[in-house]
Amino acid sequence: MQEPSRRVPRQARSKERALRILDAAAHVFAEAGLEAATTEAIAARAGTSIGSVYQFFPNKDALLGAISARYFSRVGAVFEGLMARADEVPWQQLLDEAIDAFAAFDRKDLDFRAVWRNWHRSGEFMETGLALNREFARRAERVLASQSKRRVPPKKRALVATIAVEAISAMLFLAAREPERARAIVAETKVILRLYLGAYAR
Amino acid sequence: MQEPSRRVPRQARSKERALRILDAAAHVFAEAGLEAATTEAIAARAGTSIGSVYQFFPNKDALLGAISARYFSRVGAVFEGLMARADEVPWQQLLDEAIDAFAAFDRKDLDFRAVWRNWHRSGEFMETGLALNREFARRAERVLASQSKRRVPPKKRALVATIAVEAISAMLFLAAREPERARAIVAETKVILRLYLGAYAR
DNA sequence: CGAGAATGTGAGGCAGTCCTCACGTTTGTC
DNA sequence: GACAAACGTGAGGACTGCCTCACATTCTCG
Repeated sequence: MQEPSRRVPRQARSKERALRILDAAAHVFAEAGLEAATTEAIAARAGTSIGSVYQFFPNKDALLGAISARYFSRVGAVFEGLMARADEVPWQQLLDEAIDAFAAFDRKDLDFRAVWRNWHRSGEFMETGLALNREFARRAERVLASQSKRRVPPKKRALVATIAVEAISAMLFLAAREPERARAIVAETKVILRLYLGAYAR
Repeated sequence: MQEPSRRVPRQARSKERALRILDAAAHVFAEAGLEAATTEAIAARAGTSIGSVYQFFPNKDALLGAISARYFSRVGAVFEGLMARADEVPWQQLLDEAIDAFAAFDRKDLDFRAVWRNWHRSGEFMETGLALNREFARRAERVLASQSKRRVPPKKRALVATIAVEAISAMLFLAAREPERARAIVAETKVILRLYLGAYAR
């Protein structure tokens, strides 16, 4: 899995091209899936040649790797923004805001589909995705701990946080699959999670 | 997608072989994913030759198709069994039994992983999977309607049933991914769904 | 403006997979 | 036991897709 080193773009034109390739790759991966997507199709969509693709990315996996890194860092930023106010805001509101934020993000972000369609592919890549969800769960757990009046054993708390994160994840995925009902699904996601977390956080 | 006709096995030996091939395919698909799985690997695992594989199945997709058909019919049977008592049993108990039944089923069934790892692949195949979940939702909706004392508009009822089915699905998937916590996850799945459905069914 | 560095190109080598088919083996029947 | 039908086999044809590399183009800077 170690990547042969590639040229790092110096001129602006080059950087732009690398970005166009990444965007094209996200498009094609999202539409076709990792294996069905061909590097030629990616190059064509980016309006360039395969040669250029391989100037910046050592192989096909690296493309998905770069896309997922970009997606994860964006998602992470959104999460950071929410967590900054974790101590001032009641958890119910924080939950609502988190769900809305991620829903809006996923609706707009092209990388999202590319990642979620392929994240169970290569082992290393999947690990990254799972690690992100675990990180989310850890943060959520902390909020839960600080805002719940009832004593919940740590192991249980970790489990509850994991369930919550995975449930949100699954619901947002469902919303992406059913655009007509997306709004209603997001609303119900808030309902189900308030009820669930309410049982532990109250 | 129309399949060239293949020989239908007449001798017992032949039927057995076809089954062995199907089991081997489930194994390999589950481990490697549809594209990464090679027909040669499937033949090898079945202890036979590629030629034999193509005697019974016109192509690779047909293998996954046959596996998914088998899985869906098995799952459907489990669901039928539960639904037979839908009018005599309170929904809470029915829910618990359903979750337990599917959890046990998925833990044991080899086809399960093959299907759930690949079900978003080909369009036609994915449609089958989604249709099954929709069917589940429709049944669940009926139970909800007959056992809830509160009036819930039909559209909302359909949404709630969908959310419930998808949530269970996602949680069982999570349980499959984290075997050490599987038992606890299943227990929490019951909790979260009782709370959610309780808000509409009471 | 000109030399050299950086960048862009795409035909084709190479590796790998799907599936066929001509031939060998086993089973059933009289 | 002998013949036909069913079945099993695996080398190889046909194809596809990843990635390289020798050459063309554009940019930078004195």
